[in-house]
Amino acid sequence: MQIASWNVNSLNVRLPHLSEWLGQRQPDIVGIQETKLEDDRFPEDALLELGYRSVFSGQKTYNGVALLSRLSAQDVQTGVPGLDDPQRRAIAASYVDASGTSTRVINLYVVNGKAVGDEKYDYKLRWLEAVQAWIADELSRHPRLVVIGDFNIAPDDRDVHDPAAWAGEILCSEPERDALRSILDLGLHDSFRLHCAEGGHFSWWDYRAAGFRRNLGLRIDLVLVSDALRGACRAAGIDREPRTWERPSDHTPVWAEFGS
DNA sequence: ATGGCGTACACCGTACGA
Repeated sequence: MQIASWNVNSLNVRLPHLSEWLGQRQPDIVGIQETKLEDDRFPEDALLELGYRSVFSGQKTYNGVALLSRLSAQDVQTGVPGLDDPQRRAIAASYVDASGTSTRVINLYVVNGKAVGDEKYDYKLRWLEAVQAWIADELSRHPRLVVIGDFNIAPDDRDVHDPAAWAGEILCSEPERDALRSILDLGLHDSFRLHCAEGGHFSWWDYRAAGFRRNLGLRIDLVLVSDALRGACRAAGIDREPRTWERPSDHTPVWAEFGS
């Protein structure tokens, strides 16, 4: 089983890329972020033709998340419980395989935060606190939990092309990293780091200043797995190829593979 | 160099992203 995450930066623009990549990678479950589509415009039929069912929570222009899967989604939750938030940034669902094993997946589009000290930064930290409480609750009910998404936090300096330049900046500041660490401390593991310890592997590059060509990137898109799934995680990776395609998203897909 | 590029909505510019 493969579970993946991709910030597509407009599903309307990126549907051809998503279709191409789904055919190549053939993931079982995919969380996508920044769909930027109201629900009545979600391309449900086009994805069904590719073999994927969808659940989604979107809005015009900004944000928007969805889960695509070969199996049907159960117990779908949209939004962060207890958080009164018009921004569509969270969706969760359960998937039960042929043997009756259930896996819970939470897909997040974490707040960017704009700049340390900005009011959006405060919203980011408050949002992460609510998400942490939600994940704790989900973990207590679903030991097989995977939390995926655009976290908008580089976990440590290995995940930053120029740690000195980014030190203390948005996406790298200590309060953000502390918030991510608190979530991991609930009993989750960064699947990429279960298989690769070296730095220099990124999932996002700025459109500006030839960021991709110069590999000026960050690793901010993550697949987190619970203790119960850690031993089953056979591989994890980042698909750089879609970033080379014409008119790409600024993020690439990330994925983790699980054995039975 | 508070730029640069891309998307959306709408207006011929502004908001936002990371």
